[in-house]
Amino acid sequence: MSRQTIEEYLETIKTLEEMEGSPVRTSSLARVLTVSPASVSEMLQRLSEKGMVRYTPYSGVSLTEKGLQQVLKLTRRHRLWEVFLNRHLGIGWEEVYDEACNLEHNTSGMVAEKLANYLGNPAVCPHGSPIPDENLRLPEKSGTPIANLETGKKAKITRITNEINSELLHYLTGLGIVPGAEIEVIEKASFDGTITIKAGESIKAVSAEVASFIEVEPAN
Amino acid sequence: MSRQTIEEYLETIKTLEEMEGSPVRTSSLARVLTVSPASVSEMLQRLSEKGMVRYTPYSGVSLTEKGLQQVLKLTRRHRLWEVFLNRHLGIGWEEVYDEACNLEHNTSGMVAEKLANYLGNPAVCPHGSPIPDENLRLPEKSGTPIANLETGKKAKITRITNEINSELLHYLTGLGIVPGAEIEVIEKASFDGTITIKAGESIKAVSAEVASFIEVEPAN
DNA sequence: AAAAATAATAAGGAAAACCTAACAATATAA
DNA sequence: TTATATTGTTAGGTTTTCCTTATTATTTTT
Ligand SMILES: [Mn+2]
Ligand SMILES: [Mn+2]
Ligand SMILES: [Mn+2]
Ligand SMILES: [Mn+2]
Repeated sequence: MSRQTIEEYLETIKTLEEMEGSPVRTSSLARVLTVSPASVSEMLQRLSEKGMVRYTPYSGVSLTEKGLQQVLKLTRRHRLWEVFLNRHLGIGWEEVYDEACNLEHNTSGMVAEKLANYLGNPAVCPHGSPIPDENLRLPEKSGTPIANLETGKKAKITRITNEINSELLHYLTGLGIVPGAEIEVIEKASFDGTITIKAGESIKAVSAEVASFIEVEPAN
Repeated sequence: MSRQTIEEYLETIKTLEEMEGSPVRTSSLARVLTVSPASVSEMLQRLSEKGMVRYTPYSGVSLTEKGLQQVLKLTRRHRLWEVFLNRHLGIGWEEVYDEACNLEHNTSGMVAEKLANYLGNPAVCPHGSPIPDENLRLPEKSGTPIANLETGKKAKITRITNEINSELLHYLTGLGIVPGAEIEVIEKASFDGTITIKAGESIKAVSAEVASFIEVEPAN
């Protein structure tokens, strides 16, 4: 298995563990990687032999500590590049994910650390996701999904947890829902979870699905 | 043929056309790419079918206009990254080649142009090699190999044409022979072309082979 | 609890990019 | 100018990663 292929599989497993829970199913991986389920089965056996994942046939797959460390290394490089592309090159936060995804696999440890230093060791990427530190440690999770916020309470948006869907991010930008924005929940529809949000002067509603990607920290 | 593989072959053909003349021989490619001559033969046939090269069996290979444009695009990206790595991240000019070589293949046109703008549209890389402009045009060649410089004449080093060999570059750095340095040729041995150079206060000799990589522009 | 539907794996095969070994062409030397 | 050495290509294989088409396991429905 080539390094590139291993990295693609491990990253996707991590993303799906967070999105759909662990263990991750073969079919989910096949869908996201756009390969056949048969190919995934085959690859998971090999990744398992390499000690990167725990794989139980017909059940699913999860990362081992070794696999997780590998992914954290890539995540650090990915998010550092996002910061550079966004802050220094002026590429919109909606677009940086894909570009960083290409660069991360071809970045040496030396370049990664020099880049971190150049950027002032940022703690989060343009989407508000934490950047693993030099030793690949992450801070305690602090934000909460906006659905947990009480109506009438002010809060700050800290993170958008779907970084891949650039159309979603453009949509949110149009609503003023971006990391750092001060907002207030006006109403939560008990029927289907649609949330009405005041951002700046404008009041807009978002579906429960979109809301699930918005993390906030209540104002004190 | 994967994009990555095509790019490796085309770049190497271009480098060898400059170093050893055109057409490039199968054996040269095999040596530089560290694959067997048989593999090269096979690949050249495929590149030829794609219209990237002109290939005459038993004779050699050269780039078509299409292949050349592809290489110029990569060269632009490569050298822009070198400038960034050297000037902004502080990575030595001796080391930037390899790092840039990894990044260049995973850089979109958008990132390349934003990067060029961020860097102030530099004309040359840290080794003094010209950076193709946005339309992939290169300036007229202006420097001359140091062997062509008359004894006693002052000149400025404009370029080191071997960017890959980091040991060579470290050696030259130790001698003060770096792009931008003011130097003077003290003596040229007619026997084997060894050249004695004054750089700053120090006077050092370099072999004809090393000298062949040093380009200068005579002081006016 | 059996039948049907869904999901996952196994078997067998293809394409890309490499290899070695045999053969062919070209260059060099006798 | 023939013999020898070098260089290059072709033939036949291997490995990796993907595929399609069974077959098997699990889940859902009746
Ligand atoms: Mn990636
Ligand atoms: Mn991000
Ligand atoms: Mn390269
Ligand atoms: Mn350079």
